[in-house]
Amino acid sequence: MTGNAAPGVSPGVPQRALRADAQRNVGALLEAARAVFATAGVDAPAKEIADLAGVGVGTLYRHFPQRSDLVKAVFQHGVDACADAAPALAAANEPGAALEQWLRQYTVFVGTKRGLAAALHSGDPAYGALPGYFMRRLEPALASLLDAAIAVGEIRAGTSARDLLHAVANLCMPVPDEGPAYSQRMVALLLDGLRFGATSQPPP
Amino acid sequence: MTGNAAPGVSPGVPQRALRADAQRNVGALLEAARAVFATAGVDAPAKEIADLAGVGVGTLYRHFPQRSDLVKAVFQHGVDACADAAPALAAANEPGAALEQWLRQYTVFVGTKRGLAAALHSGDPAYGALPGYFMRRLEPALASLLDAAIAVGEIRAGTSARDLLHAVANLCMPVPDEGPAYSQRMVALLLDGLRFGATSQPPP
DNA sequence: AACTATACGGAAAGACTTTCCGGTTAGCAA
DNA sequence: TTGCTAACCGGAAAGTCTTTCCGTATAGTT
Repeated sequence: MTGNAAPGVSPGVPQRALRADAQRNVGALLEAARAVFATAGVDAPAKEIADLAGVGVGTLYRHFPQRSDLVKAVFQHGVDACADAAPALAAANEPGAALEQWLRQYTVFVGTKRGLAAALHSGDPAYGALPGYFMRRLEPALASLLDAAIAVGEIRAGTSARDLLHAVANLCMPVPDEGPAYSQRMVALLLDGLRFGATSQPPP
Repeated sequence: MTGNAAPGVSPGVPQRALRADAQRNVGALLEAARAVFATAGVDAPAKEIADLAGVGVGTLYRHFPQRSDLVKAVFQHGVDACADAAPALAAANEPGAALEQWLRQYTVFVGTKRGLAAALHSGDPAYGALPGYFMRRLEPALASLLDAAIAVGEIRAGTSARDLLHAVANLCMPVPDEGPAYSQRMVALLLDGLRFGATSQPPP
């Protein structure tokens, strides 16, 4: 074997830094894919994404050899953004408000992924690792906000971060003929249910 | 409009009886699709299904104008079979055994639908009505078995049929590199948890 | 037995993904 | 700055799958 000594990078990452134009194109492709997936779903034609990014399909397929690679990259990007937002929100807000804002952002994220959640559970091995990544990154992020809000008494204890992530994701999924506003309303409802002093009467 | 007075049939059902050969072909197609979906997933090529059924693709597309129509038909067939099996099982077995056998059959059904659950939640309006159909048929069927088993004291109360349907479906979904046996084991575990005095004796 | 509405099969058209390759360019060295 | 070359780019072409179309065959009727 050739002695290609690379620093400790994750598998799949090229050993050599990308050329500047290639870096630009990868960024443009990710951004374009995010936009197209959000409006046209994850099954949108590759050409549409390439056009929006201002590159040819050849370029798209060089950086993301399979459609699923692009989908994965966009998904991980979104998960990372959500996870990384938690500390900043916690630093800038009261615990309750931080939690609320984070959930709002998370709801938007999930909402832009119609059809992606389906792909995740499709059994396609290409997506096998994503649910794990999702939980690994998001659960600690939400848990920190949740614990803080519980600690100051704004939110009642007894609901795990994991359950809440799932609940919100499911809440945002099914209903046809409903826009993102619906999801936000339902999630707000759920959050109210977590508060102390919620105004609605609990079921018997 | 032409006065095409048909008896009260559901929309989409042809008013006139199919010719005998056409009826045979529809049956063969449904059976072939069931088999192919179970082994190759719902994204298997239409030609594969047509070949197995011994017909041309033209025939397939005449009876099921879109791929999704075939998927829907197979799914509803399976749901119906599950739902209709409940009374017979209840009549021929002790309540606890009937519940156990029904859950086993349901587990197999869910297991043959890898990728279909994904399609259901894909946001594709073609499948919009299916989750509702699923619950409408299966919840009463399971509820009757569950209630009977609770009534004779074999199963503890406190778990709804709806929750159990969801739980089993989720249990059977994710894990890669695991066969149907895994699902059966997990579901058996879940069922043991519902029993009074669970003994953890492995099933035959 | 003849007739006709209905159904059949498979070729062809369309759409999308993925591969390939000749031309172009960023980054480096002198 | 100039020249060199590895890396990159774009789009045409190939491969795959869905869906349409139409000439031929047949079930059911008179």
